[in-house]
Amino acid sequence: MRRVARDLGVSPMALYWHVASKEDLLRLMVDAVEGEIEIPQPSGDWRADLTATAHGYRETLLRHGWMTSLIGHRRSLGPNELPHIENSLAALDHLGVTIRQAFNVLMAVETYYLGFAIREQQELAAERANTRLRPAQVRKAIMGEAARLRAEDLYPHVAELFEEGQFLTRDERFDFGLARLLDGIQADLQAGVASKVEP
Amino acid sequence: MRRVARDLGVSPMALYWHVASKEDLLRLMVDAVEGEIEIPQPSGDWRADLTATAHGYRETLLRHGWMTSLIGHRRSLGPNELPHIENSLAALDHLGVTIRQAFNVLMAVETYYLGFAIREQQELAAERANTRLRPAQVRKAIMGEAARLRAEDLYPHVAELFEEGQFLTRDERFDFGLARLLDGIQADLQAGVASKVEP
DNA sequence: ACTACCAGTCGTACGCCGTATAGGGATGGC
DNA sequence: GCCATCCCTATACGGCGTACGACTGGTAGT
Repeated sequence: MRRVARDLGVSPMALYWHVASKEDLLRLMVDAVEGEIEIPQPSGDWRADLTATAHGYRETLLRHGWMTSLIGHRRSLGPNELPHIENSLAALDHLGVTIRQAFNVLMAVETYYLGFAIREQQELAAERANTRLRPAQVRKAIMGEAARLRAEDLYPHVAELFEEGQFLTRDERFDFGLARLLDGIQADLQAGVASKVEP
Repeated sequence: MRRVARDLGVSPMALYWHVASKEDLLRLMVDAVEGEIEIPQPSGDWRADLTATAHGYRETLLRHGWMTSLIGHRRSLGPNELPHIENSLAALDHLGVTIRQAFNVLMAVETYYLGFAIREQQELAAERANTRLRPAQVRKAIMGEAARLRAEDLYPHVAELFEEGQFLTRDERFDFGLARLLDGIQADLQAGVASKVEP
């Protein structure tokens, strides 16, 4: 509060004319960011639409790293969230799917990209903490840890993982999990439609 | 800090003998909870194993609601996380899968249940805030909101969703999304194995 | 011209918080 | 008897969110 006021060149108490409390301000901030998320118009390709929404969500939370620390308790459900839900539901329309099914799908996908945004933020924080170490040093530290595990006969799979040097980038990981989830959803929807068409 | 000290019947500064700072204490708390999570031994059925791990994770984070507000910035990566990773990787062993593939799968699944735990906490917080309202009143308020949307010709899918009264329980939603994700992963693994076997 | 009112701001003060610093007491080894 | 080690306490500092009350400028009504 005091810092915000200072940045605005105003006394701390001036804020309380516009905002009921710090908590209130934080809620408004969360809602504002929610409003920033780009939501594509339904294109007829639900996979593409949900994927685009997921990317938009991730990108926005990446741009405002502080969001992930607030989103844990503060749920906006403000007016900025409705269009988001609306368009995701609309993307699933024309698929022979009930609104309940569409909702379940939407929830599952939201869950995924929310989780990813948070993991990502954790990773970025960890990387920032290691900012002084050069990549080669990090690699060396990990190999050392792997060797220790090997020596103590602990967690062989983790050791193998540490020794493996090549990983997907975060972007690729995001798309991999999302694609698998959408694959599973697609198969489920098709099975549902099929069972409705065939007697 | 002061409250912890009081609960321990000790002066606030006594804590600083055992702990470097509040931040340090929080990290230790996160790690301790991570250690509480039940991790099943690999049974040969990787789906069952990952599902059980997911349930254990969700349950533990549900038991310690404060976790979701800390997990946003504080990543433990302490010793209590390694067995968790180890067993999940081990569950995916014997599937003709490289360690990298197993890691990608693990990450996707973790992402899902982390996201779910956080969404769940948001929902519980919202419900707690509405604790004085009886379920029938909540239902009525939602229907009123739906009517308003209808009247203003806004968000028809959301309105339809509000009017729909029957939803999956949280447990069912958790399992639905998780099952879809595992379906997609399974199909991907099988395709990978098939393409390796056939020339 | 005078008043009433309102939006918006400010200064002061209270009670929290985390923690830096310095200083005990107990215990056990020499 | 002396010292080191462990564990704890008292005090104090600077920062926080915000309750309270007073101030200012502008607009509207009479």
